[in-house]
Amino acid sequence: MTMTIKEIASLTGVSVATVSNIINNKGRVGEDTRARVEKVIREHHYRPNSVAKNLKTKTSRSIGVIAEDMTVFVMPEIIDGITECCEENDYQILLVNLRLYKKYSDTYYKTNHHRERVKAEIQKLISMQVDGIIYVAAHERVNDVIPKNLPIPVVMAYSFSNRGEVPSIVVNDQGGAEKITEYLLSKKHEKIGVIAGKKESIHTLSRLEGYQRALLRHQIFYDPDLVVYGDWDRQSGHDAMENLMKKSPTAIFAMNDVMAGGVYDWLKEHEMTPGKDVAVVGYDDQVMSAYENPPLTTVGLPLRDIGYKAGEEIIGMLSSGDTYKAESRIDVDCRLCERESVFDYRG
Amino acid sequence: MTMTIKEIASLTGVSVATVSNIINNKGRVGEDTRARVEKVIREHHYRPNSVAKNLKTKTSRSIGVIAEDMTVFVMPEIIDGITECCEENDYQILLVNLRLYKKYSDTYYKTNHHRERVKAEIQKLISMQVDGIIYVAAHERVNDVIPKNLPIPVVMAYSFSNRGEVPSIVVNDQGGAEKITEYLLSKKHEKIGVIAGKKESIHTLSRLEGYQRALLRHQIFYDPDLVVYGDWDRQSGHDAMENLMKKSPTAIFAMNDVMAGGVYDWLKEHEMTPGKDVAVVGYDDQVMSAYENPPLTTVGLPLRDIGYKAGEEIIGMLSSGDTYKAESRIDVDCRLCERESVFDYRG
DNA sequence: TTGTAAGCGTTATCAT
DNA sequence: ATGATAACGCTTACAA
Repeated sequence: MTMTIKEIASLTGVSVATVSNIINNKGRVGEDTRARVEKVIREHHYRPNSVAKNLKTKTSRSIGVIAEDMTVFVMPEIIDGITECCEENDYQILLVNLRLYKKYSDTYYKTNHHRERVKAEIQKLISMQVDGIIYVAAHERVNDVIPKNLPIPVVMAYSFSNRGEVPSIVVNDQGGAEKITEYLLSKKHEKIGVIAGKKESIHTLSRLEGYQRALLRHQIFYDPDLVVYGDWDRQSGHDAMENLMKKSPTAIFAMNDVMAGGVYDWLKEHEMTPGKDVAVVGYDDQVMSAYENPPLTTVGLPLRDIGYKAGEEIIGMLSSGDTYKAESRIDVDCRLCERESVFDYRG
Repeated sequence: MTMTIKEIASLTGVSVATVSNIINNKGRVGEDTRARVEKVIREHHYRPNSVAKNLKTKTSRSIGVIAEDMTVFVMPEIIDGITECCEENDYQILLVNLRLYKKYSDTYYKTNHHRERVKAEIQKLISMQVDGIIYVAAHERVNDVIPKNLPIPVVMAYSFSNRGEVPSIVVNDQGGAEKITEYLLSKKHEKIGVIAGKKESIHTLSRLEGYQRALLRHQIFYDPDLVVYGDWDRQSGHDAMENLMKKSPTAIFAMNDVMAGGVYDWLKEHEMTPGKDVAVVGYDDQVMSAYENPPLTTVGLPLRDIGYKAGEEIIGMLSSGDTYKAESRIDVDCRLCERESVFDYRG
């Protein structure tokens, strides 16, 4: 069907070794033969069979990407980042889509069934000779699905691995919250109500810390009554406002865009306009936040950067072998998405 | 590092041929030896090296997926569908993300640069021994990037290939428009204004046809003044209303959800409430449509089905070789997403 | 500078 | 029922 190196060799009257050397610019080759061989290669559109090459070299320049669920909003950007990095370094991607949300609803990470599945997929990838694996989680959490003692490096994106040899690439959530609080502060808002996420969430915790740090830096007293907990839903954002507004904050920091939408709802119901009577900011930079009225100022998750960094990390581990000292955890900074839901407060 | 078939063979005192036979249930093998060998395989967690296997069998049970841009909203679902089908049939996926939007803005498909790129990527995939290729476009159009005379089958998802040997899996756009118009008709709306997309768009054309067919079936006169062209933007949906409302339609069919958002805007500006004073429906089922107020009734693109069908098609071509007669074009039906923006009209 | 040949881990053919 | 052995297409000592 397609050509082999042997055919090229006989076509040009040289040995396969020479052809191989020419293809990979190795060894000493005469200018004339090189030219002759390259010409034939070009004319016949010859491409080395990489399967044979991989078998011989025991490397595939490919990395396995295991995505917990393709359809969760964080995935495309993360994978885009991974592919960008891999493209730059000439690595291929073998994609595995676990489809966890579809299969086990959203409690999958509590079941054991899926651990077995991950283990099996990793084995399969290893048998395909991938050089390394990136596991991409659908949401941040402590994630211990990666089996121990794997013969190839693994990095975890968007979750915390609980082991040092598996580096974690995660969002600098505290930094993000600090950044947006700083922003509010810079607009002279000092009484900032916060609608937090679920109490047990890792995000809620770090974002709260970030909020507090910003206040601290500006020597503003932290008032616990100014924070109300929601459950990430729009409705809960709406409902939280009832209590929150009793303290008459001039700005609201909702810990995700969806709840910020609920804040908009409440405000409009009460004849107030967001970004004018009360400043409101969200978190995540979900698509709809740009379509809200007014467009929501929020903090953008560094999704693509996480993917890119994950790629860098694994390729780093690969290219320098043991000498490469992987960070066990990398926090990637968020960016501020300034839109129109915040005004300058003049007390 | 990891085990080979040879080691298993010597460990059990049989030949590699027998081990291979056992692994693939081929040939005659004694019950006892089989048991013995399988035990050793299990104990040592042996997994055959698939690179070696692929080299030998000249097949990889993997298909290359070339995505024009991972971050376009249609991609995740389409790829999810592909992966689902591939998983069921035990195929692996090699993902290539062209990142076309990122690289060449949104006019990439007019340049030639990207055709070369596609060609190169296809060659690379072929050299990796993929059995087939699915090309996933970021938006529907006539797409002729696939080179001729490829040694493996290709299918095009979400675009029309211009050649018979490359089957196209596309949205049944006409059917979708017909379906939603039928729905409006069933709610007794007969004067249905439409905000079309750009005039030259393939979507605009087919959706208009669907609209007309539904009217025809109900013997309702098609009034060209009832259709105004927008450019898919929210603003254009808003602006179109100015003229459209002069004809006092009881329902508006916007050809995408974004423009339907513009319709909402216009209505609210004029103290009318969508779904109460005027029915409005969109198209695409973008995420935000569920968050509009009231939630927008729209037609859902069969994205995941397109991916799944593309998988089926390529696997069909693969498994039955030449005997498989591929359809050159498959139209996948949309589904109606009934929400709250339509009311029963009582003239 | 170029060629010979071994070997990567499988499968498959043909003996035994 | 099992075993030798030749491929698959490449890279890489080592020899010439």
